[in-house]
Amino acid sequence: MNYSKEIDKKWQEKWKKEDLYKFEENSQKKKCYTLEMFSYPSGAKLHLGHWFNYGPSDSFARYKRMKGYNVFQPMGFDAFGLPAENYAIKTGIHPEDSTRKNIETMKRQLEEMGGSFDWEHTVETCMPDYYKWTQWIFTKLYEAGLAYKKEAPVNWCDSCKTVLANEQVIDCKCERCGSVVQRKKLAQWFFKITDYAEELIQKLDELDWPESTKKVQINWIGKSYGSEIKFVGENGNFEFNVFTTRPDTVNGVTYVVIAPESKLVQQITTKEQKEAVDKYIQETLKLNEIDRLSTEREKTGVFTGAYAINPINDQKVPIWIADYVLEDYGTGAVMAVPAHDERDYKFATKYNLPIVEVVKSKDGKETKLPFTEYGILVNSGKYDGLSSDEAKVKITEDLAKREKGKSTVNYRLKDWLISRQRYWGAPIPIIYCDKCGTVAVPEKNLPVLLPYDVEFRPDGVSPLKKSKEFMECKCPKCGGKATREADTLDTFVCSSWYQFRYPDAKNKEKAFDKEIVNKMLPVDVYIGGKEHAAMHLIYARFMTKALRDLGYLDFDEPFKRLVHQGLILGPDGNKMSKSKGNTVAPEEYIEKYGSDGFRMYLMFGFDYKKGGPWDEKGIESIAKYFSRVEKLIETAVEEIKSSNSKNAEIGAKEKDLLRVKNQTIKSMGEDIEEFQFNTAIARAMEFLNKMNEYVKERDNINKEVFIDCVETYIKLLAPLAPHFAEEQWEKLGHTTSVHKEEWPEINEKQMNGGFKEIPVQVNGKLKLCVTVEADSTPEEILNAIKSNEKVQEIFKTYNVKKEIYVPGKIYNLVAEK
RNA sequence: GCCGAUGUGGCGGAAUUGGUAGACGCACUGGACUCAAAAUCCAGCGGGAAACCAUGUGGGUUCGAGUCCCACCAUCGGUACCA
Repeated sequence: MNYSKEIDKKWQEKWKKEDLYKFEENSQKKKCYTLEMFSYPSGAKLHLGHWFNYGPSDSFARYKRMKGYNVFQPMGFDAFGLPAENYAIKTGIHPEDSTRKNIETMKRQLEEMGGSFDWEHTVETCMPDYYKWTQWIFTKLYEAGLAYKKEAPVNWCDSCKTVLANEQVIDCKCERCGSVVQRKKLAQWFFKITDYAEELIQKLDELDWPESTKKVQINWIGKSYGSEIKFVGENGNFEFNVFTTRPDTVNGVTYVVIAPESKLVQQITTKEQKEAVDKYIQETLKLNEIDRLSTEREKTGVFTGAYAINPINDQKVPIWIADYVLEDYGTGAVMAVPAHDERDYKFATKYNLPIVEVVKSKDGKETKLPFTEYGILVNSGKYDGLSSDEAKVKITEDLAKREKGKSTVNYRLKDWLISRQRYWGAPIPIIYCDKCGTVAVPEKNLPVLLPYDVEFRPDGVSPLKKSKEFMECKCPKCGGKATREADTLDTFVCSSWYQFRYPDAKNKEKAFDKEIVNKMLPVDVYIGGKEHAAMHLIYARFMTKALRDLGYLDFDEPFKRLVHQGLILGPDGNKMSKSKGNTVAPEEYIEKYGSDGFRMYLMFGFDYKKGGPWDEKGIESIAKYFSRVEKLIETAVEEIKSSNSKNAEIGAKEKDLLRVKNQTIKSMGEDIEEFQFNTAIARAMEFLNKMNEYVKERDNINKEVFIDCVETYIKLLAPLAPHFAEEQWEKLGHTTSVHKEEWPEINEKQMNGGFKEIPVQVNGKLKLCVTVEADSTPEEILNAIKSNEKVQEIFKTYNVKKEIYVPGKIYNLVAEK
């Protein structure tokens, strides 16, 4: 193989000089905005995962360019976040310094990859010229009532005096010091994403996204229809609502359960029960949500000593607390119907609570409790005999008349908590003034700069709070003394709108120009991992809708088409991580096989959408393949140079070759369009094998057909191996870039020439194949099959009962011996 | 736990979406070239002597199932402060 790293360098320099990948702003061509999820500069270098994400998707962008699109493919960095801060705490290196350095390295490596990115349009979320506008968006959402403050629990490590990310909590313990983590409430900022819950579900219909991702989002939002029912304390001194999807079973309620952290608990708990309740609450604070909601874990609870009245039958029912009820889902309280709910049944059995059956099976059969299906009501007074569906409506109606209930829609989706008690993020642009209250920082005072000299080591206080110079400020309204919000924004806020900034990345006056964003968005193809299915991809959709409603853009959805690349695991089949010691460094492969060799192997050796464990065994195959292509080019160059015009006829061999050529153009195009790079390369290899077979008898080839096939071949290879193809293109005598060429056209007539095989089966089992001319009619094919000697033999040896002929595809006989 | 995927030769992976299972490669075996080796080229390559048996396991639908249905098993991703 002659191809090497030096060839990469040669072409990278040339491309840069010629500005080959600059987006043409005023082009008449149709735009294609292809976007890869930007990277987080946590490590010092590009890792294998970056290569797997960005290499193949760059090939996709290159393909689109050859197909005549004005491709916009920018790249940037999601630069704020926890890992840089943790690294800083550990090493003392300031997050800004480490991040800046990492970005520089990664940028250089992305160029070495041959990524056709337009670096004129880039974003770095940690730069003031970017986060100024993140902050501005926050203030606009705040002014529109979409940002608000309320109390919410955080993971608190009392020995480190710091808030922990879920990731830092291992087995309910602090990852650093091992002490038990408690849930502690803090006042925090939220975005009202729940306002958009309905649209976030509805608009999924219009998107070209994987169905599985749509499902994840639908379930994440978790819409359910049901009723809210009001329970009043037995003395009328308190009341609360429960949410239920089964109002038909309300006559079977034998107790109610409220979330342990609910404020109501303190109010209603009796003296006798106080000690037990408090102890239970303390235990609950140690648990995370996954444990609390697990149906595997045995349910626990404590009686509060208080009672409430069931509004449907005025019965007195005990009020319990249990950790499986969450304060922020539904109303934070549930009615328990042990006869018709698994969990309630187990709970009631454990604590000896009564079980009252109120729904029987429709077919009158004896029902085994708990009976969770719909049926016919019993033991329900005037509702007896109604079906569950009828009863749901009737009971809710009756309760509504007495203002004891209403039908509602409940969403599992919670508002988006955007406050972080951390240093390395965009400061929340809010000022607290004794006189004017909470004030958003006006645009002219933005950005609120993140100060460099701050003590970010954890000691119980938000890092920014420790910077006097940051905290003290003037109220923009009254000019009086005021203080700043010390929390920073969740990095997901920064990444929820970057797709709008890219096309107008240098705008100093605005976050983005409305006309430009309307022209360039939505993103035509968005590429990234499916781990973002629920969070980032919902946040970005929410942000689009919020900005639309505020008048800053005119479309509903940010990403028209979505493709998930798979994950490359370590050679041991586990997720790559430094701690597991199973990481694979791309450098040595690039050194040996060149950027294209590595990129091609990533595309050929794995299913792009699936990923899989790293295995270097196959990488040699690409080097061998490149050698074979180089050999073919040598042959072609010799042919071009030689003056003798050989066979000019187009015979059967030429027809066969041209058929393969056109089929290859077609299937490679379709495969790249679908991100099936492995099969695209397989098709390319087949075409190469075919050409090699053709030129075996050098004296007997049609020069024109052969050269045409070779030139086509290099064009087909150009998006997949950009440096390598450019080099071969030059060898063929071209002085302009192959990346300026168009994707070859398909000649339908040439493609459908030749022969094909029709399988003949008996009882679905293959017996033989009959070769027919590909362009004959289905009837002609059937005749050819039936007149085949071996097929006639089958008719003789078997008792044929039925013939099944799928025109042009298969011929099957149902038969006995 | 819940939600979403995935499971095909020794390995990576194909399969026109219900129609020839194993494309294209890797590894391996044999041959050619060579003093020899490497490289390269040629041939073979799921199991079985064959009938046949084979797409995680067990059922089902169908003329026909890797593909559709039901029940299980295993692995992976997400689970709201990793991004």
